[in-house]
Amino acid sequence: MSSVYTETPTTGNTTPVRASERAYRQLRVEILDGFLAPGTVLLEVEQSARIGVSRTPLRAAVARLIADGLVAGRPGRGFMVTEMSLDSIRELYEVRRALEEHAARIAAERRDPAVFDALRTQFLAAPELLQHGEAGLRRYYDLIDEFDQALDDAVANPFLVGALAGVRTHLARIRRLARDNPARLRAAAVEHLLIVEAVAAGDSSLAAHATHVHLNQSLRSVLAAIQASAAEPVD
Amino acid sequence: MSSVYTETPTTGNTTPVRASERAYRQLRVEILDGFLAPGTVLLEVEQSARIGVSRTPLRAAVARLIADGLVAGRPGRGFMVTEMSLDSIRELYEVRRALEEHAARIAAERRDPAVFDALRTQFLAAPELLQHGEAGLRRYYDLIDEFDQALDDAVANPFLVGALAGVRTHLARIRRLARDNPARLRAAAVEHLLIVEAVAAGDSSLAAHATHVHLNQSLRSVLAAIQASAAEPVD
DNA sequence: TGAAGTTCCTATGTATACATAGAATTCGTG
DNA sequence: CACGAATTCTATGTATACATAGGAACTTCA
Repeated sequence: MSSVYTETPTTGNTTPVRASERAYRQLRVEILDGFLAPGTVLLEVEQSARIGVSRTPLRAAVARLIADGLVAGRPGRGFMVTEMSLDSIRELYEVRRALEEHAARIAAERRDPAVFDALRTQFLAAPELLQHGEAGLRRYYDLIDEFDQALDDAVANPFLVGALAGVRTHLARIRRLARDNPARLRAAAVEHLLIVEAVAAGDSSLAAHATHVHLNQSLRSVLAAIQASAAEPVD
Repeated sequence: MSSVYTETPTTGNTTPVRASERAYRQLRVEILDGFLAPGTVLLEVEQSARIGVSRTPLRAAVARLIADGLVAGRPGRGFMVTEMSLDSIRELYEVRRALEEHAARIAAERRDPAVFDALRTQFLAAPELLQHGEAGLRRYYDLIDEFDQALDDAVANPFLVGALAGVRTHLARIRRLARDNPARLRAAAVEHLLIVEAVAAGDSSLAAHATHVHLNQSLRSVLAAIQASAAEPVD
């Protein structure tokens, strides 16, 4: 979303980040990171005390989380971090397919070729990157973020970008739920490369189809990983 | 305070509709109806006094409207009902195409044939319905709502349904902006009929393509109507 | 008369006090 | 011992009081 009060690193300016904004960001990160596990009950007094804001801004934060679909409110019995069932993951991917295929198609029509040529170079190096442990993994995910950002810039459609952002929010939780395995990540890098090349070439049809294939593979991998980890004892 | 327990004349059941919910619904309807025109500035004190709730629930209501995209917040200078430019309408239809085509495709796969057979009968009668003035028009729009509902039920995907609901929210404003003309409505009824038949027959590809065609025609009509009304003096 | 500084006002952000409903617990009775 | 009702407790919903920032207008100086 929009950071109204962006940093200000140069000046020692005390940034008056709104309390509701702080609470929202913290809770959101904690939910996405899994620190607040699905099913966790959030109590206003409890959370406001923990985060260090009053109940009013905390309520605003929770309201935004509910709008995001990360939290569900019960009548009089507190709020709860939403669960991510296998079914809901399938449902999410159904929407994701619709939006990302369309986005890829549009991006191929409107893209700045230079941007996606640069991305192509990076994705070519991605498989090698993935052999450098944790740091390489983080750099890989940064590359994915860069790709998403380039796509958003290319489609230049606030409604579509917003809808995609909503999907990606839940995706972050899923990604954490199903720890990617190296083989899958290497395959994903190749799939991304194909998408990037199609977009760079302005081939909207190929971009859409490559995205379809990628998401199909991604969903299969995610579902398999979750079912496997559910069968194993928790680490 | 005063009328927290409004209505409930029939049953003795006292429904304590939350003040924030009342404020949200009222503001939402007023925005969609155009009573609160685009560009209107909403002041907390002003609106809370007008609607008859305190500032706190009104803030919650406005926050939800912002999440809906119906209201935009400025730093310290009040909130504003968002404008609907021609560009934003095109952008909205871009997302709408992605979602509704996908929804039509899925609905054709999962539908209950009986439901869409019944809708087919109603859409067959729609052109005749449209010759009965204001009442017929209202019944036609009710039919559209029924169709949307049937589609939602068929796709059975909360994420997709939610995304569609967001799109339809803005669509209601656009529909009001560009008053449909009878010729267009009759054409739209035929287009809907084709979609309904495709879904009823389980022909997902045809359902998607028919939806694409329908939305293309719809957008053309909307843009033309708005440009025409912009050229004319306001009534 | 114009421009700049200052002051005041307004609108939101936050905290807290109060109301209320629902659930759980406890006490009483059969 | 079990069942039920009442009470208490807790958590949210609402209202209001207060803090603060940003803008507009007024005044003053050149």
